[in-house]
Amino acid sequence: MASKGPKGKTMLNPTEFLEKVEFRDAALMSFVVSAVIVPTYDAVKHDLGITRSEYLLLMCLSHYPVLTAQDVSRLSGRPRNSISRAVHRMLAVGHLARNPDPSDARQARLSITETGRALHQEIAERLRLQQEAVLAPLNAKERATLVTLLSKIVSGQPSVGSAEL
Amino acid sequence: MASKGPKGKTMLNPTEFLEKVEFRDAALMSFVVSAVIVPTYDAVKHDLGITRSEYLLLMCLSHYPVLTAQDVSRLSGRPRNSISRAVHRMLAVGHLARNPDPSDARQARLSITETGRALHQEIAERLRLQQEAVLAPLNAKERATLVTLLSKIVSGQPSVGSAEL
DNA sequence: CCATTATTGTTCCACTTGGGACGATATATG
DNA sequence: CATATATCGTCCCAAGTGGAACAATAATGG
Repeated sequence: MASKGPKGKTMLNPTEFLEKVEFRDAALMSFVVSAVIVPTYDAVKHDLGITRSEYLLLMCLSHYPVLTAQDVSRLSGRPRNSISRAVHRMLAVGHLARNPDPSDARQARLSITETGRALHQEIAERLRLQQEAVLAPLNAKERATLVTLLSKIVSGQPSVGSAEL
Repeated sequence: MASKGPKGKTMLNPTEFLEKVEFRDAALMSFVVSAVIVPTYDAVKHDLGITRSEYLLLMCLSHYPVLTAQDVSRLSGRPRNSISRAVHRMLAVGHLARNPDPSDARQARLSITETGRALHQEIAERLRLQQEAVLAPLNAKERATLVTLLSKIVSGQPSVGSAEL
């Protein structure tokens, strides 16, 4: 229920608004995702000077030894020019290496450096910790059930999109 | 597992990438949210010429009879200047009405018009339909469990944020 | 009652974003 | 083999975004 503040003015609460939304289930999920990602990226940007696109690049390269910019674009769902910009910035600060592909002069082989990997691990740990804080209201069994359901949804999608991490 | 394409090149699949992410649970949820929201907003923008900020404004006003721009800002989590812009555009096309607040000359009382409400319902229905399509892999019981778990997470948050709808 | 502080809505502006076009290279097709 | 088509990375530019400052008004407090 909307509670009343001083002067009888209705106090607005974003969380109770969620319950009213026509697509409530997606809205609830969006709230949870935002609670994990938004404050963490704000802090990462402030503390480490790394943007979301740049981190996505580092994250992709941390899980695959060599990728092209196009690969990163497809994995992350970001347009190629955003990836291109991120590559240049991360090259400039030494977080990744770029080598021409001998078998195809159009593309370049990107790989992460040690400093880049360390940075990724720092950021991933922050995201993981914030995730644990947000999901704390669930016990282990509930958490497992949630993941099972989410995996079922994801693997049941006909056309493959990408997450907005 | 990553399958191989022609030339033995590894085919990258965004969904299997999700499983590798350090904050997998949030990543899975983000994927599901994106699958609902992104294609729908793209279609809404294309078909109806309404942006996300503008729709958020209409949605807030559809659930509360009268709000100030500041209220909408707090409910939606968007900055005030974005709301201000959206208000002007929606006023221009007649989707909302603005009246000065007699008890406080700083703020204006916003309310939605009939055409605005109709537009909201059209958009909300699209989002709801897309939500149903994405969540189709779950049966009724699983769906109910998911909502229960999500609600538990949301109501268990200490500080209130807002969703990125 | 006057001075200080807070709030609302707006404007300005620096920055980010992504679509589209481009040159270079690779592949497909006649 | 020659031509057409596709792909990769980059650049340009229009559009969108949010922080900060601002004028007007309200609340607070000496």
